[in-house]
Amino acid sequence: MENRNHNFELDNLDTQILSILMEDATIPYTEIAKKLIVSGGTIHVRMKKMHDMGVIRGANLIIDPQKIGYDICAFLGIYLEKGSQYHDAVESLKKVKEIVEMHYCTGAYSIFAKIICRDTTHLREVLNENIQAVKGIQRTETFISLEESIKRQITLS
Amino acid sequence: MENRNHNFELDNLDTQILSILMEDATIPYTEIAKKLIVSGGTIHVRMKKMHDMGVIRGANLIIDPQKIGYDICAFLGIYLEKGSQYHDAVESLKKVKEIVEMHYCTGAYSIFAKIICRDTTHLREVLNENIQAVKGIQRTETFISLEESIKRQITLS
DNA sequence: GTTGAAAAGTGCTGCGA
DNA sequence: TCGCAGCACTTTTCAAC
Repeated sequence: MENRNHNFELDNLDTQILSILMEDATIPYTEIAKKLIVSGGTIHVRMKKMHDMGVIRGANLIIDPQKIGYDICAFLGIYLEKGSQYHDAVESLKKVKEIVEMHYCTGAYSIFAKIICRDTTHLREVLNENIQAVKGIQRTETFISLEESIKRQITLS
Repeated sequence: MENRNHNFELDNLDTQILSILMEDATIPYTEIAKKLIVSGGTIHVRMKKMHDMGVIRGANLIIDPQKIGYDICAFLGIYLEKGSQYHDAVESLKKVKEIVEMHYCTGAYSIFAKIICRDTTHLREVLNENIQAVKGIQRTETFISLEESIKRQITLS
């Protein structure tokens, strides 16, 4: 595997450590060290460096929303009356806990959001009471996910 | 905090453990045990149970894609010629490593995908060569993210 | 199911090359 | 700068409640 040099501050070893840990963050340093034929201390130093650089932001549990009673996943295309209302709208939408991801986008919609709800009743409540009530939001379009066919991280080459 | 009973198999203690770990998966069991005033062993048993139940799927490193040279995040609305081509299209699209999330959705688009690329050149390559070449895909609409304003997990009440 | 402590394994730090 | 070895900490296990 050659060094593709995505970033001049990351070398081949860093990239390989990331690749392994991105697939499963529970793999211990000692095992990574064995795989890459370096010492555990070296893995530790590299990980600290990448933390300090901000490449690694932390760790997340992967949980299955359906298993805890959140059955509906949907995407929202949100139209704003004026683009200038973006910042105020974002501040209001941050308070809506059901929104798990939000982007300011090019194209037809100003704002693109991913939302997770318990059921259709819950979704309707959130849409009507928490989202369409936000000042500056003209209308929304809802795309309900019937199946999540891919969910993964980018692969480092 | 009362038991909302999202799922009859998860009790209050399980939910509280999840809440803590979903914010930061690096917090040690011993510290969670102190917070919730139970023993470390209990945390361990509950975590094992939730793993076995499939509630917890694993752990992920949170990395900053921009810091490793992936500057572009975009959403794709994909139109299929016929809905019946969904399964074949998905299989082809799974091979496109730049796609990190994909959903089969209601609404205008059959398939909704999130894609991460190095730069606009890379994005154009992937769109032209890997995605629009897939059999059954009629056309695509691209929404490029200019700012990710929210990225979080659902909060357990 | 929970506890508390012992055993096993991991992560961290300083010294040496 | 990297690797090795010892120490501190965490996870895991298990008998007893």
